[in-house]
Amino acid sequence: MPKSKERCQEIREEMRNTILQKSLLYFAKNGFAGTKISDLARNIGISQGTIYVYFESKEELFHEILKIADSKEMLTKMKMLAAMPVSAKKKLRILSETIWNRLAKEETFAAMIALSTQMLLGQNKGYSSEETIYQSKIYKYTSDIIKQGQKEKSMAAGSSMKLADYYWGVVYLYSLKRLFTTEYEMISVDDLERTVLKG
Amino acid sequence: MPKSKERCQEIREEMRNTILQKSLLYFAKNGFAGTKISDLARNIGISQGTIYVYFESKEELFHEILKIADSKEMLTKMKMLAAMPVSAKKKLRILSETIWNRLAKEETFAAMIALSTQMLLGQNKGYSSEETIYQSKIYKYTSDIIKQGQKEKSMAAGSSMKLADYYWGVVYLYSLKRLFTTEYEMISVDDLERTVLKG
Amino acid sequence: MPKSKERCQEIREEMRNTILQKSLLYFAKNGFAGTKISDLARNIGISQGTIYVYFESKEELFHEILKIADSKEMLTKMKMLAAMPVSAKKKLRILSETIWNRLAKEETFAAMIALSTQMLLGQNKGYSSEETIYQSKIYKYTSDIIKQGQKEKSMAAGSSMKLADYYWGVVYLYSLKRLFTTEYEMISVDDLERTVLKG
Amino acid sequence: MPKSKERCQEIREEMRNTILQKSLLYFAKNGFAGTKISDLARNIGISQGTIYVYFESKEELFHEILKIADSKEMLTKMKMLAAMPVSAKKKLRILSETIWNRLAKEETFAAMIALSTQMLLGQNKGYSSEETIYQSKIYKYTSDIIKQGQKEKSMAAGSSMKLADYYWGVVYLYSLKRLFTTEYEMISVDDLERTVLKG
DNA sequence: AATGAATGAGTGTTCATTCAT
DNA sequence: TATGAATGAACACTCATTCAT
Repeated sequence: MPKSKERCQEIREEMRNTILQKSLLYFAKNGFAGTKISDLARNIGISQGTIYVYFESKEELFHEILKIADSKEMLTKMKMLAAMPVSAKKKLRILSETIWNRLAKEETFAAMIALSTQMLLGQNKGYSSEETIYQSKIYKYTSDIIKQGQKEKSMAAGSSMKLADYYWGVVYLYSLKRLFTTEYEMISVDDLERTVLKG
Repeated sequence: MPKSKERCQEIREEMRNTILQKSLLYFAKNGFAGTKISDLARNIGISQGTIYVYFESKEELFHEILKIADSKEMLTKMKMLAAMPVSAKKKLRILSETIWNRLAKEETFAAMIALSTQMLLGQNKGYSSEETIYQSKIYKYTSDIIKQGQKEKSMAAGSSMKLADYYWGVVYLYSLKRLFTTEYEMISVDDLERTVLKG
Repeated sequence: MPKSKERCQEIREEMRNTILQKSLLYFAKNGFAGTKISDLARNIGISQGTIYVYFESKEELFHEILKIADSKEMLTKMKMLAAMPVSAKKKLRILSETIWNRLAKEETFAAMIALSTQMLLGQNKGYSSEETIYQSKIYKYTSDIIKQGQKEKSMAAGSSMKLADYYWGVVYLYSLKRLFTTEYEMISVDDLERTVLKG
Repeated sequence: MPKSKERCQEIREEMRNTILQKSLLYFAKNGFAGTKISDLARNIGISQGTIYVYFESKEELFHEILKIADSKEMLTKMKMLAAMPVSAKKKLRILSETIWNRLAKEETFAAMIALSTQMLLGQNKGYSSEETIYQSKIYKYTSDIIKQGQKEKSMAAGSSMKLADYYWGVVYLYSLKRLFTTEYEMISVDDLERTVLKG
């Protein structure tokens, strides 16, 4: 007798997510070219074949991971944050604390930041993504907050887009630290905010 | 032909340097795993075989590149700078301007920063380098300057090593920008200094 | 439930036959190497696992199919036909009409001819069959009929075995047409007989 | 110093042809699915990698082989033959003798016939060839000769296209014999002609 | 008995490296 | 010395087979 259809679906969904989560970390740490399917499978604790049950190719797997990394969730939060009726300084504090908390708790978050920033930069080439849209929209909302801050005289002068880019660059930096170094004196929220705040 | 021998040596040296320079950029942009000897050779404009005339293996070539990237020259300058009888703020300005100028002018410098920071982080794995010593010494001298600055009340409080790391992280960030994006609104010296300066 | 056991057996037998019939066609069309168990299962409308409930391996399944293809039934008919007290021309007509009728009606017959001829030839290698005995015995009886025909001056001169081989070759040819082309102007009994009949 | 450009080109051309010739035979004997690149390479006497120096993939190699098999050369000859101012019977004799001679001498010719007929039939699926054009044009010219023969009362009645198809079917049959059986009583030109000639 | 997810040996393909020229 | 064709070990991917349900 066949397994129940629902249970099957469930199992598939679970395995697919396991592969995605673990691969996200693995790709973030090793890059696309540096990731061997054999190593990845061993790392996940499954056989190579299983990966191909769920994904067409290494490239498709990577692509699906990027979709997760470039999460709409973050974008939605940013949109709401930018629209809140509070001071830019307050917004920046909320954003920075959120990031700081997630970076501290979730390695996965660090991996997402690392991967999507690398894609935005153009590292990890050869994989026609053209889809790092959310990330750059996030920059846009950050730039909006900075503009508000500049009007309120709380933030550093200069191109708000450049400053937003700078801010997220620092986030990227600490994501790398989180991923690659075992013991690390964690950046403080103050350090992060100093990138854009006026002295 | 008494002259030919020297001339020969000279030509060898030239070719070796060409390969090193071009490879530095290529590896910095594509990573170790992402760099194929065939692509690299085409990029340099020579045949694959020629690379093996000058270097034993892809790994040795990479190793030689790291030696350049982790240059003693920078270290010496830093040592001198740290020992100069001027204020920490002044030292920071000199350092930042030097970096800023080189980043603007030399793509090679950006590649050097990118590669050695990646090695320090632990990206580009699998290559028993254990030799990114100079780089971390540079961090040490930077940290010394920051300590001085903290005494002089010009620099942000907190672990001076963490701040040094932060400062160079931002330099790394802009090296990546320099390498990967064609048109980029360059970081200003002020932005760079803000990482460690008190408001 | 005294009846269920027999019924069970019956159902098993039915499924086994379904698999055999469908696989016969599939293997005949795609060859052994060209047949994937996954495709075959989808084609039959069952799961891959089910095939392994009834057959030990792809190879065993193929073997069982060959047993069907190399049917004793045809052999028995040929034996009787060869021994009948009529003219060779008449025998040839009976044989040709039988073949013609079955080819027109049963795709399965075409598949059987195709597979056993391929095995006889040596296509579909790698399968230690050594059992295409019936088929070659059929050739023998055909050759006997041709010999009789040569005595009766109704059939073409030359090696009777070669002519028998030729005759069945043409049958093979039209089996292929039957299997692979959708609309086909069917060979006539006359065409088929012309291979061995005197002008 | 580099190899001379011309010599290089020459070597490449030679190797490419060797691979094509040997692969033609190998694919004809084993089919597309039944051919492993590893076996093929061993059979040719080169490494697997070398095949990929000359061809993008197994599929492309197969495609190139089909181009050879579906040779324009044969087509041209057929066109000329069909247009000759002689009797259809004479034309058929010339054609049959040419085929008979080539089949006897060149295994390669047998392989070409075998492969292109299989492609025309639809065996060796999955390889979107859509290019067995020449072959079917050859059938057309043969059918023209048969039509002429029917007018001259030398050839069997019925659809000339069907008879042409039949004629080439027999050629295919003997190509298979040539490829797969070591000792074979070769078909005679008479046997071949009997497919279409009136008694 | 039937299923289909999981497996790993086997196959196709790539790429660092060698070597005859 | 420089070349690029040839190599084979390593990698991506497939598919016959197994097994828990």
